[in-house]
Amino acid sequence: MQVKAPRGTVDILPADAKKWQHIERVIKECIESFGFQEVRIPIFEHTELFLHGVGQGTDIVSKEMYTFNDRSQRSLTLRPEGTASCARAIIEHSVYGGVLPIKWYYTGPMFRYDRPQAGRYRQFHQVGVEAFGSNSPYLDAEIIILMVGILSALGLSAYELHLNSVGCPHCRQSYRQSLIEHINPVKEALCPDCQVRFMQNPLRVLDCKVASCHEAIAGYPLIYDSLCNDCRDHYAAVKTALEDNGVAYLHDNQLVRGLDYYTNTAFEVHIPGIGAQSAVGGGGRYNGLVRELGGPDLPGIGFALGLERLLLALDTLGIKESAQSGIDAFIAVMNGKHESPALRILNEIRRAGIRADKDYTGRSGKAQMKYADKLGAKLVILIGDEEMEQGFLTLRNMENKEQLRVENEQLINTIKQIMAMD
RNA sequence: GUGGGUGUAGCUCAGUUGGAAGAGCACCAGAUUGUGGCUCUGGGGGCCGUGGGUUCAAGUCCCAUCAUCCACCCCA
Repeated sequence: MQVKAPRGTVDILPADAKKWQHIERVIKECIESFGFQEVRIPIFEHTELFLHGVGQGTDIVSKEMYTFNDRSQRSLTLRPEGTASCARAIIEHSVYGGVLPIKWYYTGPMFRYDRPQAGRYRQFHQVGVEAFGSNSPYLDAEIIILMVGILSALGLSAYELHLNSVGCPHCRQSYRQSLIEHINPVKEALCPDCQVRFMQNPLRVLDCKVASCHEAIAGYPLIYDSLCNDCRDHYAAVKTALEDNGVAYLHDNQLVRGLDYYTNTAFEVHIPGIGAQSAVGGGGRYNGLVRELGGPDLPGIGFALGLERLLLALDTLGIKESAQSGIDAFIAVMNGKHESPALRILNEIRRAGIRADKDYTGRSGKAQMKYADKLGAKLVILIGDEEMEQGFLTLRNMENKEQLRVENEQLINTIKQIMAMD
């Protein structure tokens, strides 16, 4: 019996879960303030969905999916991302027949079989935002503004926004051709990985970090120069809108999305200094996706943020949220024979909305005070012989050490009064 | 899938040319017989990742294996 979570998975213990709750709350507030609504999609889908919705040529599909057969021999896959499921749900429920654009967001675990390293896990968490049904460049800008707005709200203003356009299928086809013509004469000089990439998708060669590949393809054509007029206008409008809204970006010719239905705007946000996996979020326009999955010709754009990476960035950069924690009141039982009334009082004040706890290990009165302090209790309710005999309770304020005698019926009101003064 | 680093107490880590397993923090208790934070004192806690090998003797050297971290790759 191995007492260890599977490779690439982690337990989020209470101390960390607090941080998760914090960023999830901030992110959710930002997204909803932009008019997006939450959608909840399955953790697993038919494998087929990802074959078509992510693309067979991608690493995700070819070597990173958790695929299994269920007892009825259906091939299912733990979702490696969320966009395909959203598109599927929109088609399945004919959501495209209603008000457009459809503005959805989702959050939850994703699964990819990959070698774990800093900022990379096999089960990781994303918040994704998708907008379907509009091809307006201003929607592209809104999406990007939302993404960087979330980062700012979290205190992560030191980001780099990379931006590019990969064009539409038409201009990308001509770009692809000119790239092939440029690289083909020098393909022998490419690294083995790139030789393979070149055959599968020449655009991916541009991503290669091997220096010799860079040299070999020096002077390669830029996709920007191959954009058709519509795509060029679209990209220009996105950039202008970002500038008008004070969002700084870096035009990055090497930022490409290889899949056929990715179109026009592509973007990625990096936070330097958090390790090799510095991309905390990324996204783009995917006007071909819904149709590819058998739906109508519905354009779409979206992004996803990696929550582990956001937390890594917050930790690395030393950004802390104000730690409000602990409980309101602790019940100290000075004599074990009063346990039962103590439990009754504990649950009375809990029902009144007061966060409270007591000892269950038989600690001495003094040790219970220490324990109350560790739990961050603001008040301690003392229950001893004197209290029980005379029918009152002693309330100790842990901040100023003041103690007062309160009648049983006045306990809840008194606690609430003291708490309201903070 | 490829490369490198690291596995010793709950946590962070020392451990000399191979010679009786340690510190800090955390936990529990006492100093204070019904009262927290600071201080002092004491205590519980270890298959030294696992399996083999070398040796009179292995936490230490060698091999294997597993785990983990970092990087390549890919992406969030």
